[in-house]
Amino acid sequence: MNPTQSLSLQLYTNSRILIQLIQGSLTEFGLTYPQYLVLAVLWKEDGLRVNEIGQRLELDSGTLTPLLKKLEAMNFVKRQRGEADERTVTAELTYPGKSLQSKVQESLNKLDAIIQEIPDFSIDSLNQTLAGLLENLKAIKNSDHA
Amino acid sequence: MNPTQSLSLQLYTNSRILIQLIQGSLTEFGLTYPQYLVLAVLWKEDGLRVNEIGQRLELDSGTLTPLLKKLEAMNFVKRQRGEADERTVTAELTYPGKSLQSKVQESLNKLDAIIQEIPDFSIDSLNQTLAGLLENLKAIKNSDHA
DNA sequence: TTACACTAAATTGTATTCAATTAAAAATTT
DNA sequence: AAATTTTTAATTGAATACAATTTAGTGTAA
Repeated sequence: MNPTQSLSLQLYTNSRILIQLIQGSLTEFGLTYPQYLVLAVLWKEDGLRVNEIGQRLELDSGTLTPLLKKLEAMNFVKRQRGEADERTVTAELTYPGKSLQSKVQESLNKLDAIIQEIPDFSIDSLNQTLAGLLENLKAIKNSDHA
Repeated sequence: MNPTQSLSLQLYTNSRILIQLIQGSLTEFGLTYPQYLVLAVLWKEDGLRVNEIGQRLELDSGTLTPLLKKLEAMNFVKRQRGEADERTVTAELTYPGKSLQSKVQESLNKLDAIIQEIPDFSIDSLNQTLAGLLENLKAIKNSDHA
């Protein structure tokens, strides 16, 4: 079990358990975690193309297309074919989709307060480390194709 | 976007990208990442019950039962009903399953060498941080049920 | 001992992930 | 302009995750 194997298991398990905790806050809104992530991207920057959402979350159309159709069926998002470039599809928040933000945020802030109480643990420091790691992993992934 | 929201996205994304890199080493053996994880648990301690594998990976029978059946179909594992307690099922490595370890390990060590080259990054330190975080997250998850 | 609770695995149904392929539109090259 | 390449989503198929339920076996208490 080399350090990379340990790291992958730690990331995988921490990710799943934390998402389970977050899911507890999302269920009341009928959202799954990936659905929430897409909404969070749009709350920050609305009207993005499928492509652009994918870049921000490292997800492809195989995941995003059905997910966006689901969000559209739930009336949180409207999908629209690009006028200039008909290959593209943009996702725009509906009014209910926009309204959701403050409610979801309030619920997630309660969980954050609990996580912040973990002793001897700097969540900001960990976030910085992980942001740096991600850039390196993406670089390795792309260089592998050579 | 509070620190916990950032953390979940970082864990989720880093986890997926690192697993994609590892998958590149596993495909030649016909293994998926969760299948490899179960084998890795058994390489360390053979003959565990479904339950016990689940504790080590934080996975339940809904995930493990079909996965173990797949590993059995690939002849890497043999599942056996407990004699004393017929509710239990134990997973034992077959000879091909055991033989796989050194080959998979060799391939994963190559990836580890690349990851180790990332500058200004202590993978061991990160692993320790994540191990500690996981224990805290599990405690929060279990206390939530109160 | 018989009813009741508990435990372990399996099953069911929904929702991702992701590699690989397809289809259509746009950009580029010849 | 016609052919080729590239780009963008969508589709397809296999394999998880996981909550919720079911089934069967075990333990316990009246």
